[in-house]
Amino acid sequence: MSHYLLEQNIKKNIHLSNEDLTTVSNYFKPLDLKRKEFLLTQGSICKFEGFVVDGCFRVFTLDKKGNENTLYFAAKDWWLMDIDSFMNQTASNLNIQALEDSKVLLISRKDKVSLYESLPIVEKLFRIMSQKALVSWQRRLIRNHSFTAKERYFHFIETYPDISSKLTDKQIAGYLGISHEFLSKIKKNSK
Amino acid sequence: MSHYLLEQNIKKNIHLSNEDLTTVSNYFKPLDLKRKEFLLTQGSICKFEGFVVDGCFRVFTLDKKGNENTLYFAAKDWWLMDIDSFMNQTASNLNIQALEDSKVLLISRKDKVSLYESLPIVEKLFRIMSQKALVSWQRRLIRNHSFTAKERYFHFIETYPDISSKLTDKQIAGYLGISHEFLSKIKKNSK
DNA sequence: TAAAAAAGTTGAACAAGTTCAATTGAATAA
DNA sequence: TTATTCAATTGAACTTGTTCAACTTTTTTA
Repeated sequence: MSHYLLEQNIKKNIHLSNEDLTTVSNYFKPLDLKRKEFLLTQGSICKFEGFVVDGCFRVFTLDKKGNENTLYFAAKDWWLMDIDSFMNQTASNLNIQALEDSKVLLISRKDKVSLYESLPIVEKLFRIMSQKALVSWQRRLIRNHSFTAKERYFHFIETYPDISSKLTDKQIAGYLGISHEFLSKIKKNSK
Repeated sequence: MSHYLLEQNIKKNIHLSNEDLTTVSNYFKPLDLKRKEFLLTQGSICKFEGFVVDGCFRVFTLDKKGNENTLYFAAKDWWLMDIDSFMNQTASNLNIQALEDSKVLLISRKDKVSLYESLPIVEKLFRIMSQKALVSWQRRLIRNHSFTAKERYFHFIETYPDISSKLTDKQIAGYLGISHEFLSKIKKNSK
């Protein structure tokens, strides 16, 4: 059952009784996406928070120059949303696209609000999750400033071998913030 | 009284009764720092979370090449800590230095844990604060990838005129992730 | 207030990364 | 299965940003 993975993920962050765990888990509804389908597109408002049960997603924005700037990838056991649009209920700048046939569990914004109210320990859960995410974003910024593109590339493929093996070089380049031509040159002169 | 600003800041995030607000606020202890003094240095463990009541701080890391990489600045009404070291109780990679004579309110890690336990709504407070911070970090990454150094510079000084006017160009360059010589050239050819 | 230290400027040479265009290779859809 | 589309590679010319060194200006400290 797809909720099992979600429950295990939650347990990594916080201790919950089985009853509470089931309550939380039941708020999440499964959704299947085909390869290349979008869970969210730029301009719309993000009304869900998601957890990836299977497959892989790319969260990216298209800037003025037409570059696809990838904020992050989310594979199995990762969370997924546009937190900016979700919190502020403003038009999203992000696209969330399935890179392969995928399955997610979604909780709607409304349901999340009721969940916070009915089960206050969920506040703690998302407080901890958000703080962990914050740590990753800060680390990534430091890497972006202090590593060269080549160092960032190898850090990425070594840290996330499972995810990076599913990605094209173009997608990886979009995550690293470099052109795919330059990534190709990095790979060439590293052999 | 210096706790007033903290209480106002908390109220921006969440509604609390005056009683609860006072309870939270009382956990925070004032500390004065002279210009150039450090609140945290690389290698030590961050045991506090801080709120700036007056003055200004720079949160930076010294990388292998000897570059001072600035994660963020925190002026009056901003929060301050190494969340990575604080959460994981591992050696910090960050230095937190006062840029001018400053006053902070600090809550110790121990006190924060008891506060979470005695007043569960504090979970919600920090959940919201963390999520807002997350939004800022994501936006900053997108800017770093899609803006040139020149665009990032003007975005910074226009968005944070109060903070940037207190900073040297060297410090701003460290925040933007560029050399201070290049920042000088950007300013020259923008006149 | 003088001396010292730090910040800012400038130029020249260099390195990192982009852009464009052409070509090849791989995956996908009809 | 073939045509088509998309990904990857390469080179050349270019732009962005770095490094180093010398110098000026401002700020700090004794």
